[in-house]
Amino acid sequence: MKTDKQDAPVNLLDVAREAGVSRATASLVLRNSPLVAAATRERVQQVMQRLGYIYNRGAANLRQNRTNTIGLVLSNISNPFFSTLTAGVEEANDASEIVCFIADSAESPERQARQIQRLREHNIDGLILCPAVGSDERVIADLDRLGLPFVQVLREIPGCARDYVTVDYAAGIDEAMAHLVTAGRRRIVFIGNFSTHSAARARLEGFNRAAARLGLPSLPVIAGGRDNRYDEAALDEILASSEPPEAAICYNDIIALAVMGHLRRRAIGVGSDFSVIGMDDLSSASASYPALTTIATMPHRVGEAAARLLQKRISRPAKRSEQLVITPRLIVRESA
Amino acid sequence: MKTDKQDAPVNLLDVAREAGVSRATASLVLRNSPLVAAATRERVQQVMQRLGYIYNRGAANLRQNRTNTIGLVLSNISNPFFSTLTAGVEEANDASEIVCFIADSAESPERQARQIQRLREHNIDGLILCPAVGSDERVIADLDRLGLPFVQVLREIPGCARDYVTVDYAAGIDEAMAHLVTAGRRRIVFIGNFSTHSAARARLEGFNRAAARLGLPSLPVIAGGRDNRYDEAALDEILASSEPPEAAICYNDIIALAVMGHLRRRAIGVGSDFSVIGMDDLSSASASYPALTTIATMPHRVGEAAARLLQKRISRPAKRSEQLVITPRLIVRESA
DNA sequence: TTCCGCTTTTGGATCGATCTAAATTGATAC
DNA sequence: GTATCAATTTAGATCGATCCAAAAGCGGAA
Repeated sequence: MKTDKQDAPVNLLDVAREAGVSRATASLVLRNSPLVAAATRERVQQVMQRLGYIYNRGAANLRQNRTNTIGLVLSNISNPFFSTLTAGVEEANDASEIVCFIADSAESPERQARQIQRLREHNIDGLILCPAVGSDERVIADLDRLGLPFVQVLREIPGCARDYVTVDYAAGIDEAMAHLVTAGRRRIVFIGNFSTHSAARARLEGFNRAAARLGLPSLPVIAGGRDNRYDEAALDEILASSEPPEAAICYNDIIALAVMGHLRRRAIGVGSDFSVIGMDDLSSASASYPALTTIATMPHRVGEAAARLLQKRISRPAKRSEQLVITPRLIVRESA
Repeated sequence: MKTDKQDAPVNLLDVAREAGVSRATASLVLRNSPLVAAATRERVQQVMQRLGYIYNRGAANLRQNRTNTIGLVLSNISNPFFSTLTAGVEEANDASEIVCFIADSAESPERQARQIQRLREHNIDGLILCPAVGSDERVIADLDRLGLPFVQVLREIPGCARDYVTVDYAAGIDEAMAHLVTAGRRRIVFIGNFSTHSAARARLEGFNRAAARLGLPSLPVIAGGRDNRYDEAALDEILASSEPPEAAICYNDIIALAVMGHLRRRAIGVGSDFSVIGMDDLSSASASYPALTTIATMPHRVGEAAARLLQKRISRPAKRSEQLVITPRLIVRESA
């Protein structure tokens, strides 16, 4: 009776002995090899059950070159957008028996480097990375040197052309702008993000191109700050100008909700006098008042796609790199 | 020149050979042992640097009985509350060089069991668990059988008296009720959650006790549904009754925001005619209109505390179990 | 020179699985 | 009775670190 608590964990050799086979055979049973005879398999499995055997994947990993673990390094895990993305990754992983380390770079390239190093020591098979603001090609060079497969999500380190899952922000903004113009709005401002990572750039460029194509007057961009703040003074200034804007497209929903509050305090009717469109479709967007019209960027789907792409990359390290672009959708509610 | 790409990763033996010492000495350098002479340490470290050596923690783990990994199994990772909690766990871990597996039980005890089993195979040192609805003492029994240290967060499997970090919901609700009564509200309803886990029970009981103590009339509880829905029809019914409520305390902010929308559609002035108080203080609470008064449950702090408690438990498996209770704080805004 | 004690270094076993190549078994054919 | 062949099983090396007990180096005292 070796079903003790923990003094001596049951290992494969114990199982083999008890079942009267060799360690090698027991190992084959573990891996569902077709080599073992049905009767033997049955017997070994019963012994495993009886002894309460627990597979030690760590030991197996030492011998194989896969661990069935991946890393997910995000720039800010407390952002609801990223948590939904994480849930998507999780879902894809759960199906393939992969577990996921999570790490938060908190937008610090140094911390990000530390996290990646640490994960690497744990022999992750691959990495899903949303690069911290300020990351440069050295990150990619490091990953290459380590031979670590990776997929970038949402943001891309410029000029590296690797596996990448993103959202077609420009298309979403096009749709939003078209919607606003149809509703008769022409003076539209963009309220931005503090940084210049690829996602921020794509949104702003998408905005500028759409404005140009639609022949809209060009207004100054309202700058954003850290932690989803924006330049309130600049917004006030432009609102007080002789030709104030009639609508805003915001970098994301968090900013859009704040902008709505700001307009309300200035007694500007959101939805009537002024339209506001956000981006992401967080759950709080539908619960706001007025309910926020927003560009749904479907983080769950992004996460799933990234996890699957990473799995492909891991199994075929030499395959051509792939860029997946999720098409967002405008969700029209009351704010525009 | 062994600085190749990946064909043959550099291991400790390579380093030792190159530095002209034994594998054992190199290992001591790795662990900063005071046994090695300063000159030797220096030399070995330089060789490690030069060869681009990467520590293989997996190999070390096989020999030691620690992996410096923990598991975090949550009931719903896309909930912003839990993502902030995760950030707290991360922060405490980062400081102690621990990495964290994340898993989402999605409120399914079966899936939860599978996740725990999987993490166990990866030899995690411990587990932070927010038990899925419907989990029973078998989960605890399993963990005990595996000798796996764990800490429960926010919810507790009844009658197990183990390490546990939670929030004093009753105290928060007391404060909220006192605030309402001071403002002259007496007919207060509770709008609940669908389930009966310990956190849901604590909130409801806290509400009932406070109502009794303050001598308030007792109104029927509005039931909640899955995914933070609630029984809208029941709310309408009670609003239409002869003595309608003047305030609501909601299970959480997500429900509170939805309730505010509902009241608005019924032309009931939130903050003026009717007070609404939520719980958690999600970032969307301050951005809502009217800004939501809420009981801040400080998930970041809960996460940090849980991670630290787990570390204590891991280093001293036999120590007395500890229950940590975070005291919430009422954040008064416009909705009440 | 020998011996002691201290600091530093080391060989070899070990953790628990997988991998490889070879051995065993049993059935069938000659 | 022996050879052939496929289906099963196995011994032993291996992954890359840590642990232990023992060895080596070395300065000073007897």
